[in-house]
Amino acid sequence: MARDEIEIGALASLVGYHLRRAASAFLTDFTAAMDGSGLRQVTFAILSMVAENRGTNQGAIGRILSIQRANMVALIDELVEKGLIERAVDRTDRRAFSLTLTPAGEAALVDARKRIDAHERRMLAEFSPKERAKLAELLARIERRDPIASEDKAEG
Amino acid sequence: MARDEIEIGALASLVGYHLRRAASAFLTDFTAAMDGSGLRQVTFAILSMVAENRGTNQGAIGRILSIQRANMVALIDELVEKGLIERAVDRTDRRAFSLTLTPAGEAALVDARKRIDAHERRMLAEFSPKERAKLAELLARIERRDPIASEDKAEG
DNA sequence: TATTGTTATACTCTATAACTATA
DNA sequence: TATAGTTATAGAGTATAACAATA
Repeated sequence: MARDEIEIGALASLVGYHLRRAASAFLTDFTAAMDGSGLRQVTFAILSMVAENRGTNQGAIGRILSIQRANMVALIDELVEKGLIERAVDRTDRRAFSLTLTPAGEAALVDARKRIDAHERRMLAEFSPKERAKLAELLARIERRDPIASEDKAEG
Repeated sequence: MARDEIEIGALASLVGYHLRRAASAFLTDFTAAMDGSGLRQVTFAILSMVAENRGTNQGAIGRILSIQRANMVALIDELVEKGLIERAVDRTDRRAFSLTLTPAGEAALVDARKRIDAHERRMLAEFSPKERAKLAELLARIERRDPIASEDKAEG
């Protein structure tokens, strides 16, 4: 093994770099924690959203989670095929599907929450409750920022 | 537009969810900020590493940035083809390539840093210097955590 | 025997354009 | 005319296995 005593240097001062690395570390551990459950980050998020917003359609969920309509199709298909959610034609809008959890979906969600709580506890083991709350708050503020696209995307 | 008054509910309490969203927001704005520069998050990171660790090989850089050896090949090719870095057979290890920045690479890095500094200022506009430092510190601590894989991956 | 760089490959994720059926 | 869902597709990003040259 050659000497790996290289420094990240300037990258260390970039919040974006650390965000990328931290999110990647979380994804890796999340995936390991969910092994055998049949759920991933995205599908868990969708399942969780359906559970708390019974009857909403996939478009609305995709909008909240920033998932393209086109990409939602396969994701919902996946959850339906696993028997975790059900599609039913919406009563007030026959273009849309009303989504609800099946009993198996409820059970899967309970199991997933247990796994994920353990995963978060593991990743944040050295964080005080105060630090954890602070981190969540700072991150939530970043999410709300508009990207450059909304400012000057008119040219080009 | 159907009513989108749905809540993220339980997801709101998950640091992993916010990390994912925040990293995604940063990526979007980063990409827009680098438009026309020919650099992306990964290639900028590599360029930055080469600049601060002249002569190191691609394996060492990949190890630090968590990029697979196999995937480094195309990335280095890309930077070489753009004339930003140069490969030279390592004097002490003829298997390896010693990487250095070209003058064009130096210039590209200066330009990139300007764009990225503006990007970070924009994304963290409402953050005090103290908050920004706190965020970077908390994220850096997450990066250092070992994934579940290192604990109990022995069983199938 | 281990490591550097390489090729080939495959799977996931994300983004866009165009279609249909409803509204 | 706009929206919900769909299909097809393409580009990133990421992961593994196997090989040649060198250590």
